[in-house]
Amino acid sequence: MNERPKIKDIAERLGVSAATVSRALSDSGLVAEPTLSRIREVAREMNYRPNVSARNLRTQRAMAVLMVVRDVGNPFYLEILKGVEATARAAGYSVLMGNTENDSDREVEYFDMLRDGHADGMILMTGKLPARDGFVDSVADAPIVVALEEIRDAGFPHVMIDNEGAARDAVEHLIGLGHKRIAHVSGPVPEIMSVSRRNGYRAAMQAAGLAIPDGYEPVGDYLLHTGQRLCRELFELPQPPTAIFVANDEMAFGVIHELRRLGLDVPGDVSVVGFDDLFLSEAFYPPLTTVSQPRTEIGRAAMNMLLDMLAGGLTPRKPAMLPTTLKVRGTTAPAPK
Amino acid sequence: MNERPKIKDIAERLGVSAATVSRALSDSGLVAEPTLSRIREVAREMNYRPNVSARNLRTQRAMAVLMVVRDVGNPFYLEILKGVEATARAAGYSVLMGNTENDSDREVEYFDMLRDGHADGMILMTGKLPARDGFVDSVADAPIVVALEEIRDAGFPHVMIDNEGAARDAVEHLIGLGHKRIAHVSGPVPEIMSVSRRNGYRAAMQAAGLAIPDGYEPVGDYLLHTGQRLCRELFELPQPPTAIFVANDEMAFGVIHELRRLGLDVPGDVSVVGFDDLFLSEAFYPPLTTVSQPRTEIGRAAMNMLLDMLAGGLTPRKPAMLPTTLKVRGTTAPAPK
DNA sequence: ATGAAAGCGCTAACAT
DNA sequence: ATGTTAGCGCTTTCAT
Repeated sequence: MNERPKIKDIAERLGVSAATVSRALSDSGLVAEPTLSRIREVAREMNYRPNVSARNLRTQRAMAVLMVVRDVGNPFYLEILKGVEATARAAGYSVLMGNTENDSDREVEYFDMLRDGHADGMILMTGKLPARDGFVDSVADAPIVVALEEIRDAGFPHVMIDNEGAARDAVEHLIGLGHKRIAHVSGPVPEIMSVSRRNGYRAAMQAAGLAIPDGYEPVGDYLLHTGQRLCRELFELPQPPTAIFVANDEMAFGVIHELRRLGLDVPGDVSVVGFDDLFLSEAFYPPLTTVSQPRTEIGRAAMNMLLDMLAGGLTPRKPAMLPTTLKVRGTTAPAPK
Repeated sequence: MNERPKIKDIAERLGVSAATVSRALSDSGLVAEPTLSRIREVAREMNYRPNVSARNLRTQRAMAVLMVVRDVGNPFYLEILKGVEATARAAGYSVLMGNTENDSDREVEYFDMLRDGHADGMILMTGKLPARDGFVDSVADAPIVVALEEIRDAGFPHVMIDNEGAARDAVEHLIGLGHKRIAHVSGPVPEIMSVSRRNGYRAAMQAAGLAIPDGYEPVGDYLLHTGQRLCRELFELPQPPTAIFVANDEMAFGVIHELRRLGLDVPGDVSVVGFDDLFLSEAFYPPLTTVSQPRTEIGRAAMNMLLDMLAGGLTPRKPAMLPTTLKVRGTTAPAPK
């Protein structure tokens, strides 16, 4: 790790110029054959690696992109990361992870990383932009792709799933099982993803002529223990539900955990549907009925879009919509009684 | 996002030199008061951010560290990441994540990132070094801290838990419940972490005078579906176990899932103990009895050690040992019959 | 096909 | 207290 040979070292050792070495090492096709091979050989032998700071400074690019999520702790993002990473690596880019924890300051920090040259572009998976005067304008033409979530009026290209449609399908599945009293544990409104899933729930309920009593739409934050708490509150209502559509699997785990503590059987007494299909959702007991998203594909699509933008392509006008699947497993059953 | 003002722009606008601006912005205490405030004000107004490539090139530091794990997909690492990140940020460092997937090429790649200046130091959480001639020597004096795992003979400082002791405690808990036929689903041997946990298992068994029949120590890889498969194999043995100590929670989930498919009750028929205490382990059904590690603390300790090394401190000779706790929950019960 | 030279934006000697 | 200058390691004109 001691000696960090530089281009000059290689050049001197071979009696050529630094420029020639640089050209040889970058496959420019401008270096003739006797020299070319010798340079490459010596470079390998000396274990040469170009200094990224110098290169980035010179080329004005970092060959890196930033993927910003609200919580790296959520395993849901990891499959997406893999899709992003595979696509990025193939194009010579590396991927940096950003974690906002829903903190506006940290969000700003990642935008700053773009400006200060840490990364060339960004894949945003947070539901909002930092709320600052003029912020939207200041980033409007940056190479940014929004995935999963939706940020309106900023003109960014989107990779999404049909949250509303998927939610409706999930709730219709419950309705098809004869449930009438169906509650919805939502994500944080007014973020669009949460609102869309809730709209899907409402649409299905309305289409079936079912009422949504007061207290049937508690608002959560996608975290396990919140699911637990909101479930408890649902069962303090005069008319508790017989089925619950939860906005993500992590909260669904909390809901089911709490139902068990309340002595209720899943799916005998209460049916539960989640959203995400985590790698644990099937091994969970009972295996969770949930909406599966093509995560790797979402990552790939977002990164490809970003690569297009980085290559100077136009920003796609209409969002890419990827399909979801309802996985019916063990947490849903016909309505009791 | 368009205009990226540089130091020169600020300098010209105020009629001072670039050096003064640089000094003012870096809190060097070398700039007098009328100038100081005006520079800062203009910098903020122009939304100035220093170009990291230029700065890193000049200072020969990236102010970034690399945290390399075998699988970002494992939620276990995320708590550690938070500890690392918090400590790093407080010291002005950012954290890059590396994911090896047990792939030797990717391991090498991350070491290369150190050499090419992407990062100044590294926290390694993979159980081995790339197997190449002279590799150990070539990285011997790099600022590297090994956490969780153990890499012998390379001289790196370590942050660890007492894997062997914790494993022994876990198995003694099972023995205390009257179990005699106790199997162990291990991690990948011969990696030291896996071997240590297995040694703890063996020590406890031997101390209690219990035999370890053929086939009672299947070797896994910490992945869910492997736990499932190995569990199936255990129950094809002539004398299946009544208790299983699994080397991590993720495989334990797979084991329990498979037990259920085999029609066996947990913990009525078979007791299971895991290792890690994932955020889902308590919400799992039955709530998983497992060994809990101080994850955030591990991250903090590792990063602090790395910061010391980066600041020119000596590499600590003896490893930091952090305490574990056995969380007895719902997957262990007295031996049947 | 190769070399010479300039310069990316910043910081740190070295002046003054 | 501030300015001048050089240079980090690389790529890329512009010459030859």
